[in-house]
Amino acid sequence: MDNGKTTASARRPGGQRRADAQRSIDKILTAGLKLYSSRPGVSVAEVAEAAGVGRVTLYGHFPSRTELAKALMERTFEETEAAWQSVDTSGPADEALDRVLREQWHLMERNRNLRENVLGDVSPQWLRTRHDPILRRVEALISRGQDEGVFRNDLPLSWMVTTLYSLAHAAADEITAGRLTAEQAPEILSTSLRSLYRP
Amino acid sequence: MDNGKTTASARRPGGQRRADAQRSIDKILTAGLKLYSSRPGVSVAEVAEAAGVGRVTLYGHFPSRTELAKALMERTFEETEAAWQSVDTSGPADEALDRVLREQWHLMERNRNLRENVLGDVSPQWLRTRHDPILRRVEALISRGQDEGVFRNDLPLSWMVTTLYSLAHAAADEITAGRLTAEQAPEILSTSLRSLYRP
DNA sequence: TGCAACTCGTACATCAATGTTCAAGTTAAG
DNA sequence: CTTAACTTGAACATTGATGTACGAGTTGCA
Repeated sequence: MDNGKTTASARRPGGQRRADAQRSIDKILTAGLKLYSSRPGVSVAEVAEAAGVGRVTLYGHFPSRTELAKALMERTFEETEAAWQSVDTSGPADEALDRVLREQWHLMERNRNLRENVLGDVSPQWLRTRHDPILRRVEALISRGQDEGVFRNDLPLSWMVTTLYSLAHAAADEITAGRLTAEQAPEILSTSLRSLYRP
Repeated sequence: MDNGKTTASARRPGGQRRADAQRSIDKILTAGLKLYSSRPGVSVAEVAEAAGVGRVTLYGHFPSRTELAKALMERTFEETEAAWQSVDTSGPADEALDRVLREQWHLMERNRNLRENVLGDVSPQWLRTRHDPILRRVEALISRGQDEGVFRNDLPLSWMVTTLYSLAHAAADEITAGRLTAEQAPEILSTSLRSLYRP
């Protein structure tokens, strides 16, 4: 986030940003996150308008559409990191996974959309290197469950991770389509995954 | 397909197209289908080039990007219709569904991508009215399985349909990513859905 | 208070895609 | 063989998005 490559403005001597600049950046990232994770084909102008900021101001902080996209992904990774650390992953893996799921499935789904919608703006490699650590945490948890004997062992680990994201995505879509309520969704998702993961 | 609204060229008296015109249309639809179902943001020029046809020729048959997209969807619906009729859906619903799945999951997945990638070109209503009949067939089969007692009854029917498409999509992605082979995929998909649907 | 950082609107150059027009050539079909 | 359908490239108008330049105003901070 503070790597200096994502901002084009002059910046004051100490390398510090002025308070109003930081506020602008925050507004841009917040609005951008909402837009980018809701639909594809978002324009820089739209993000600026949604953030209540001039288009030029945006370009002052993010020199290109690509840099904006990267910054959005970075922020998401930070949020995911924070969310992960707020969940208790001790105890039996199946119960731990259930807790993670109920806490984070919104976030998982948003990240997935975001990832898809910036696919044309940043290189797959960049995306992969940054996204892998997140996947690996879920992977490790499932793997632990297999060792403990609470999860099945006859399906590839990567496939189990994929189904988790895939069904979380599907659940979110069903809410959008009005075929599930926000209360039903986590229950149904949890039930489905339990059936799918049971040995 | 022959509704006359999708072509702008003069057309001869009998309402018939000349053989070379029909050939062009076929090439365009074939190439368009391949492109549109492989990635988003396809341009008309790309389709024309991939079809080995002049851009003007394409516009002669499909007056706008939207009409082209509609025609692509129409063709897919026809193909799906044909594929469905080639599968034996008699007998126990779970076995029937398994046959359908193994025969059609490629097609399901392609349709899903296509649908997603034309979402900006045609209205959701149009898409919905045309796509619903297809979903309804799968729905009916699953519903029959519930009546027969071979499928679980504690999850919404719409959710079960969604998971089917969702996992078919995921399986195709895993092949693309190189984490599954084309031979493994149907097996794993089938196994997963059996676990998910079992009462 | 004063200065540098910051914001903003307007304007401009560039680029890529869409859709149209035209004139000349090619081909199917009666 | 003759005609009308069809194809084609080149050229053009339009639109929307990206990114830059400028000049005037605002605001944080020392």
